Amino acid sequence: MGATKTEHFTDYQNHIATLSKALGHPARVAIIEYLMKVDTCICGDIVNELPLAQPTVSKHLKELKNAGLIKGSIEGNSICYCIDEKSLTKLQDYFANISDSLEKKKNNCC
Amino acid sequence: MGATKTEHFTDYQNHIATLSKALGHPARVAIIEYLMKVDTCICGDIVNELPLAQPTVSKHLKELKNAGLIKGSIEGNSICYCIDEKSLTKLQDYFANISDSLEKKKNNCC
DNA sequence: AAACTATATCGTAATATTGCAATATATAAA
DNA sequence: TTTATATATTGCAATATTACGATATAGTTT
Repeated sequence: MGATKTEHFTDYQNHIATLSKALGHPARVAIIEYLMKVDTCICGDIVNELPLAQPTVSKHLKELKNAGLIKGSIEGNSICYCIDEKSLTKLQDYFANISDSLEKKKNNCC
Repeated sequence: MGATKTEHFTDYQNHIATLSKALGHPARVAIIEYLMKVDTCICGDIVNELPLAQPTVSKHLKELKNAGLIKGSIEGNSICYCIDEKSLTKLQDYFANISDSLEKKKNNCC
């Protein structure tokens, strides 16, 4: 065992889990924050921003990209990473729906 | 290695990461969905709902509880788990802020 | 008390994640 | 073409996660 049994869950559940998991590491949260902060997305700076070695940052970037949270495009010598709005909108919608439902329910059973 | 270097990141970054990580598994997304759906939170049902063994579900519930996403209280023989609104509101705020900022930026650099 | 029910914990195996040094690749500058 | 710069990949060690059978715990019922 040890492998997640994705086949037993819906595509939507797996997708939300994938997006959430990608944000399940402070370094990756920090990367998103940094990409939000800077106007230009000159992105070799990310390595300098983070307290981690270059290969480690590269791997975190790859995971964010695989999950669809960021996009990357070659910009001459370096690479321009930036936030992929679609995925973040999806997450926002997901939590907004939950909050709405909770508001209506006012479930104070615990 | 292998352990996340939480000490290098801010409390806020670590907190968002912890909450996201807790949702980073489809079974835990399914649990949240189920808790949203049912009115009463009679919760032994969760085990029957999920395609996983009882000890596995119990562990997922524990992780959601540790992250602060759900609460549990003893209800006679069984246990009543339900959603902890505070944490979900926090996540909603986080993504709402990001979406707002993206809206303003219209960053189409990639 | 004994049997039943609901949930948690332990132990263990399989797999995944985190992190970095070393190295590869690819473009830019000299 | 050589050198420098930027990023990715490989390989490996340490640790974490996932999953479940077996077992423990705790309340309920008989």
